[in-house]
Amino acid sequence: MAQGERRGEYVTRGYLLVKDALKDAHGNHLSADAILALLKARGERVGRTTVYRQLERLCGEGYAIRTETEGTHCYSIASGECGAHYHLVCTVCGRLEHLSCERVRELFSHIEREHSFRISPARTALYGLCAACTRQSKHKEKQDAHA
Amino acid sequence: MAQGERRGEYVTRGYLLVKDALKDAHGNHLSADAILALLKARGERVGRTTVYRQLERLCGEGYAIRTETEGTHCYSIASGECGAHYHLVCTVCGRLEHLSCERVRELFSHIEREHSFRISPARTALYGLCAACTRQSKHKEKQDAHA
DNA sequence: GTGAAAATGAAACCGAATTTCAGTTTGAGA
DNA sequence: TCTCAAACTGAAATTCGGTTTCATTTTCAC
Repeated sequence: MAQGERRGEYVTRGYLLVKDALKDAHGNHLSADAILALLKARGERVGRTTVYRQLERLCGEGYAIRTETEGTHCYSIASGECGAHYHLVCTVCGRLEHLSCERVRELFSHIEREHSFRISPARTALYGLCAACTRQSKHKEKQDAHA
Repeated sequence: MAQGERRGEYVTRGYLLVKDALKDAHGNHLSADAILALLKARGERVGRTTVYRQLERLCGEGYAIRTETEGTHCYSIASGECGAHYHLVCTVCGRLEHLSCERVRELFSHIEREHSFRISPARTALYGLCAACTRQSKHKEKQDAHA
């Protein structure tokens, strides 16, 4: 694959495999390696490279969406409703939550207008403490106070 | 260093070295390896492990702040004014910008109140297109339209 | 069919970060 | 001040997500 490449022209086994895996996940976020593992578990003969390349292609086609996560990227199908949600990642338990909130949209367009920076919601995850882990850390604080 | 470790008890050379490097950066964001390189350039004898460990320790002590960046983490001193700014990372040129905007604060506290998720501004970077790269991509669009 | 362009995948590689572990430093207590 | 266990160090090996390389296979326009 030299410089002036023109990829994504053939409909191949790898392409369909990755596309289907993503479709089957119904909007859930999967890492590239998770998809690879899933396909291998199904007995498919695919390589790591192919999965990465087809994910990249599907993102380019607008079929998939890539999200930054702690350390990795995650991919999900770009279903219509997905445009309207944001991602919360808990820094303690690592869980990824979806957030649908008009005010996030508003803030992002404010930042675009007033601060000249166009935020990409798909690539932006908000990190912090989820409800469960907040409860747990408060609980622990109390215990520590006792000790 | 077994399970029940109790780190961060000794004031050591490594500790002071990393702390000073961070202080000298005056709020600029440095990657762990940048700090390592900086110290080695100064002729200090330090290992990668120590730098990583002391950065972790300094974050725990509240002296340093860790920010997610594309692919890496960056560390900066947790000076008072730093609490009030947010991070914008351009997905094209990779540059990190600071954003001081009361409305971000408001949104984050809204999310905490109404969606039970406490966002950590220090660990959250907003990804998207900076002003310069937006201009450039528009320019390119025009060129492509011509071709 | 045929053949050039595109896709594949095993393996090697990369950079960031973590783990391991033998040796060194630290500092509380004798 | 000396002692010694706990803490720290750092070189090296390892892990992990991801990319590159390249000989081979697949695709599809002709």
